[in-house]
Amino acid sequence: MLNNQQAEESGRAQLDSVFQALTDPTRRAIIVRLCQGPASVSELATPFAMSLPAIVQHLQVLENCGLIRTEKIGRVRSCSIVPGTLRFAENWLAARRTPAERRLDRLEAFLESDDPQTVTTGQQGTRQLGETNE
Amino acid sequence: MLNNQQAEESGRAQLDSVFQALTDPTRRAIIVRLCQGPASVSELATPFAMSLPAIVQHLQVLENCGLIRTEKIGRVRSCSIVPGTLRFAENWLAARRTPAERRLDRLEAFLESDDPQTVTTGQQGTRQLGETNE
DNA sequence: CTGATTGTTAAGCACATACTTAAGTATCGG
DNA sequence: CCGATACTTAAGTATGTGCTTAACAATCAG
Repeated sequence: MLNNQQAEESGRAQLDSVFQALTDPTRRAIIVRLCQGPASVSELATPFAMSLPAIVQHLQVLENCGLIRTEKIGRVRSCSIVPGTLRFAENWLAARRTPAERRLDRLEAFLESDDPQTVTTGQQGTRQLGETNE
Repeated sequence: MLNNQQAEESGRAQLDSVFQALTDPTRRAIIVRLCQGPASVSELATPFAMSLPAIVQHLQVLENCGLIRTEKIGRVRSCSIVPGTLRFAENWLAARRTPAERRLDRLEAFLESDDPQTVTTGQQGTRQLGETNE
């Protein structure tokens, strides 16, 4: 089996595995859940009509590409996101923006920063384009 | 064959197919190329040690998920990106940011807009975190 | 018209992915 | 110690993915 800190693949290979991981709706839902804080394997499994081994396999995919980190304490394995890895994929996409899009982005960021609530609460006061969750 | 404006899948299914499409390094390289402007099928194929049908299959994947659009004129099929679809995936990732990350983003956008070169040239005057191309 | 270019269709193959069930192992509570 | 909890391991299966080759179709240039 692979060791857990092996996710130091170089560039292309990691992008492969991260996008691959995000392909699956179950895995994306797990990511969404973990963005709200750590959870155990069985906590993560409950929302899904799927066997526990299936969930564990999804978690292994997420861990192998560096999207999550897990730690076993006693008989419970606690899972949490590694935020930087999501940003890694996001930055690749951001680099594909057109110049016009880049200008619009800065405008949006400016408007967003105009609202102090957004900064302090951390919840989306301003809706993004596209969907924000599933 | 599927019609081209079919990519009106609802939310989850489109995210599936977009991330799925971005998994493959060949398809990502095609996207990178098309972000610099339209190209024909054989133009897109030349950099790769792969048969033409293989490239066409990749293009079909990209078109079916709405990442690119193609038009056949005479015997040449011209391919171009659909920028909004990349943004769709990017926005999903952006919605998974932590509050701290959101604050940092606005700071970056502010610093970026401080440099008029960046705005007019459209090339990255400021390097993003992570890699910007392959 | 003819032959070269540009792409298309179809069939098939090797390997990966997303599950399943069945049978473990390890910890904890009493 | 003993049974319940929380995973873990192994093996198997159905379907999907990324290619290949071979043969075909359509257009353009001379």
